[in-house]
Amino acid sequence: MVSTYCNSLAMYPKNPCTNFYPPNHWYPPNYNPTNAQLFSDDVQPQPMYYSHHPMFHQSSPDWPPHDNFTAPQNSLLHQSTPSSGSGSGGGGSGTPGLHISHASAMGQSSGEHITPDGLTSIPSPPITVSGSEMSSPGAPNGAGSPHTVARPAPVKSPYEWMKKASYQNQTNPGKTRTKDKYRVVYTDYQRLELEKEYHTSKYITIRRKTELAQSLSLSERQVKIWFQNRRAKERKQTKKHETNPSSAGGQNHSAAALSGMMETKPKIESLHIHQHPALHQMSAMTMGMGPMGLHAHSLHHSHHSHFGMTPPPPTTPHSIHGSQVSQPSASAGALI
DNA sequence: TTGTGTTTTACGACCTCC
DNA sequence: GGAGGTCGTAAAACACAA
Repeated sequence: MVSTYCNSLAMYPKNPCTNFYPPNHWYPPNYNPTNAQLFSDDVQPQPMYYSHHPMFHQSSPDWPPHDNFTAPQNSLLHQSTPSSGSGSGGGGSGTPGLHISHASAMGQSSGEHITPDGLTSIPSPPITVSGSEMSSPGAPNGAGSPHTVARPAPVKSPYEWMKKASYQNQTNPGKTRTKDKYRVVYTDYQRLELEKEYHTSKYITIRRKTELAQSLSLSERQVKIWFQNRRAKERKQTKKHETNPSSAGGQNHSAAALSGMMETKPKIESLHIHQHPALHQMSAMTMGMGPMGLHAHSLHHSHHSHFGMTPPPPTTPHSIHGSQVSQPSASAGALI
């Protein structure tokens, strides 16, 4: 019924990404480690990039898309590890002074939630609203006060959004349309992970959806909807570019095109590859990932056996119902 | 500070597939 | 019938110019 948002949103319940930011990480030329004031004083700033994902892969021709790139690390660490448990708001506030170590921020190998207090908490189960599989918003759910976070100073980096307090320190990101809050705002980490997955495949498998939902403290429905919206966004952008080719230079974004996109829409999603999922995977291979790269990506996902598969044409979006795959017309079952 | 435009979650309607 | 797809849309969250 109506939701009692227990959204613990302790953000990283069991994030399996112990290898999230490997030692041989890469970061943009302009990356400024001093920006890591969010780290504990005794913790060395750790660049946090996906070395194994096309989107964050050093070898990716499209990455970095911008010179004045600013490391997203802040956001990732500053992730307002939402108020712990049931939004109790652990202090409710956006945990402005939160300092968490790299390990606790990203690795969470222990599988525990780290609250702003440094305590661990158990993720609350998804809740239902109006009988539907409603969200257990992954976003931080604070003491119930609406956003009180002041907006950060204007920023220019395409990736500044990732570290904006407004995205991270939401004391009470809200709820759903059906309830007292219209929608939540996903945290940087959630969005980053979703984007990462999206760049792996535009159509998430059932298994991955489940895993992602768990690791991000989102409901499967939320993950599904996010992917739907993400695809819609891409279609919209593609359409936009088609109608106004001069602004983007076609379907396949060149670095320049991406750069241009970044200026107007400084978000990582702009890095998406306008290609069919199948082609996308191929491009991933050609972008230096290859099967091994993909495998690497699966290090923290432990499976992704579908990586080697050829994704189906998008024209028949459902062919795999029985096969636990939500990819369009995947050759049944092969993609799990 | 405010007004306005854009982006982000979330949903309903409708469709196809199994 | 149920699942997930697209499409269109609502409204919160956000960015930014004035």
